[in-house]
Amino acid sequence: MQLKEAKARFIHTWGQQGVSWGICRTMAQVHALLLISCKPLCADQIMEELNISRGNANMNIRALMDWGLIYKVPKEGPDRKEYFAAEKQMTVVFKQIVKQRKKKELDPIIDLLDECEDLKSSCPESQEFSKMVTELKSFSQKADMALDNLIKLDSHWLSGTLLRMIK
Amino acid sequence: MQLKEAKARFIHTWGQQGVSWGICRTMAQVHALLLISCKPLCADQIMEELNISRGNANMNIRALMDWGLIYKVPKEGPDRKEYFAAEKQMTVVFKQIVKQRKKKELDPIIDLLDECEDLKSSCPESQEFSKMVTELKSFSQKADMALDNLIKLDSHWLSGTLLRMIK
DNA sequence: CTATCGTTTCAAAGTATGCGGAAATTGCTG
DNA sequence: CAGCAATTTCCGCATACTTTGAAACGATAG
Repeated sequence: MQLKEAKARFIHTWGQQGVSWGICRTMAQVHALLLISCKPLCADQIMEELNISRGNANMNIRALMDWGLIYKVPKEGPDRKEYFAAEKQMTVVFKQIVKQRKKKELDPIIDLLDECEDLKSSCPESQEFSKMVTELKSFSQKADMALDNLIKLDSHWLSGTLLRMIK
Repeated sequence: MQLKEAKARFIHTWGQQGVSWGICRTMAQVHALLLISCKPLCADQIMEELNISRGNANMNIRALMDWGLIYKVPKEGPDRKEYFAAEKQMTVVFKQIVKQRKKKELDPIIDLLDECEDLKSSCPESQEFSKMVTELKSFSQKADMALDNLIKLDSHWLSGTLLRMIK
């Protein structure tokens, strides 16, 4: 396979999958582009490579920085343009993504369960409801803590944890 | 809080969150409804509770059965209606969801990386690309195996694994 | 065989989401 | 402070996804 084709395919599929991870397609494509680029790129280069508008490029660059997946790269000289590069250490990328997804996918559920917990009532329906809420909450909290710990682990220990889970 | 309000809130929020988990809203709402119901419900009851059409109800009931999150409940008598109940053991629910999401979110990436691996070329760009692909693949495979093992664990061991990750 | 219930399929309507382009803002430089 | 370039915000449009309602299909009991 040629480099050009491989890059196109990588960016396309990564963008596609991004949607299923709750990341919008363009954001995932910008990320893919920077991941496989050997030098930092500026907004204009990204716009051109992906055929997207300035507003769109900027929004997603900003979002990727919020997620901690790309960085500004200081550039010498009187060039006022800003250049960006992706975090390339996979364990770091992984932790950042877990962190963001936990915030979006798990935290709201825990809030919901807290709200639902103070239900005072004793009909069979209420009991079933409360039982389910309690069980869900206990499980969610375990998952919450487990993920928090994954996020805190340094890269070395993260690999170790995964390896232990493989055995 | 009253039961009615709590139920409505639970179903609404669970549906909302479902979207962020890659599950469509109605499917998640049907799931929520059955989770907190103390007895099995038929399609008509589900339609009425959630104000959805027959086609929609049926599609999502079937999808939930495919995911292994709800079951048909055999019913006595000459009643030809089919009744459904949710799997209520959280560890089972958790495993089923992980299984489906892995299939949708991780497997396609592994396929992509396999494709991108046989790139024969030696310019700096290609090297950067190949390096990234290799690293991603090694990491994805670890995650893949870790998740497969989570799925295989029986409920008792799953809790144990989570607890170990909390410490 | 026919009446009834359940399931599946399909086109059309409705809704949400992402995107582009322009306008507003920021920040620097001379 | 004026002028310029980069960045960010906002709004209307386009596209994709969901849902509906109807119609076709299948199965079963009488």
